[in-house]
Amino acid sequence: MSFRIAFMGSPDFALPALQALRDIGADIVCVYTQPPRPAGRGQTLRKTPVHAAAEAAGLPVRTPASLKGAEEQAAFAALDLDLAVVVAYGLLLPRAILDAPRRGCINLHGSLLPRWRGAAPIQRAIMAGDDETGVQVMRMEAGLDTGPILLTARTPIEPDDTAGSVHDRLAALGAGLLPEAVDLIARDAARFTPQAEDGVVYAHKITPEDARIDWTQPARVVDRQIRGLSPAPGAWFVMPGPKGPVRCKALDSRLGRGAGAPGTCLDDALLIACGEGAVRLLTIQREGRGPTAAADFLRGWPATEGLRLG
RNA sequence: CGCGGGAUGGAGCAGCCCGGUAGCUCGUCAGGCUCAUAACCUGAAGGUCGUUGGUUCAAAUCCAGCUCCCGCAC
Repeated sequence: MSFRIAFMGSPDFALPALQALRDIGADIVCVYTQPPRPAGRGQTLRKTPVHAAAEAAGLPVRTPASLKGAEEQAAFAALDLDLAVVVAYGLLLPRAILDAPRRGCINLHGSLLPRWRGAAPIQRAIMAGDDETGVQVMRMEAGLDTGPILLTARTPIEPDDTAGSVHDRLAALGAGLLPEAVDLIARDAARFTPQAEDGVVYAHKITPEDARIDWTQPARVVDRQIRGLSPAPGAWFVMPGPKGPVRCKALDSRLGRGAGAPGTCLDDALLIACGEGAVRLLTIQREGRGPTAAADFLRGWPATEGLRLG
């Protein structure tokens, strides 16, 4: 008895999930991912990570720009699916798609719903100072991340966590949930629980504005912003230098002790005064260079006590 | 061809515009000082200056191609 599955995903976050399905020998009939687009430096055409992984695994790949057209919907229906597993696909799934697989579509989402529905749940959870987050398998509905929950894995957010570390942890945890989810659904033993009506919060996409550090904010806010936006897109500020101001990203930080005019270096080791308290910058990346540990950065860039950051 | 920055001993940087014996802060190794030390002092090792070619008496430095890395925008 074959249980026909389509996998729909795009970024790195979806990779462990795809691999988990392959590991249990799932019958992955087709992989859907976002089409290659001119992206990044040089505007070259780039395949998504899922696209590359699926090809390497010899899986059929489809990259429609939209699933709203009747033609695409017919092609999807023709796959004769039992289930679609969606992980950060990035395309809206119309009713016709949601209803096509016999057992519907399930989604892996990186938050504890209904908190942080939407685009950037991991970053938003860290920036908000949540002490816990998680990943959930849910049934997809027409609404944005509104469907009932099947499985949940939780993980604490530690003071040294970054969006990157939590991202990797959740991707792995989520992948770990899939075998059970698929098994339950295949056996028709899945019991979905509706999301709570209270506590709905939306995780809006990160804007360039979100990434600019405002030193007048309390240190805890700045610290969360730095870790929540690391490694990408990276919270940034302006560092005065010998040849003029340079844009710098802060990729890791910890809360520190100290007070002073916001943006001022309180010592020779990147302890920066905020509106309330201070943060110590641990990893810096200046324009054109790679990420650098604070100690190394300071060897070539004298950011001494009293320096004023913008 | 979207705009821009970078590649210099193990690390992080300066030097390049105005060609002429490779420097700084560290690290490493040896020795010294010290009750002791991540402190201090002395000395040493370690670089074909990303790669290829060009200009020149002479190129890290000027010119062209190539490779890799990164910031913005997307």
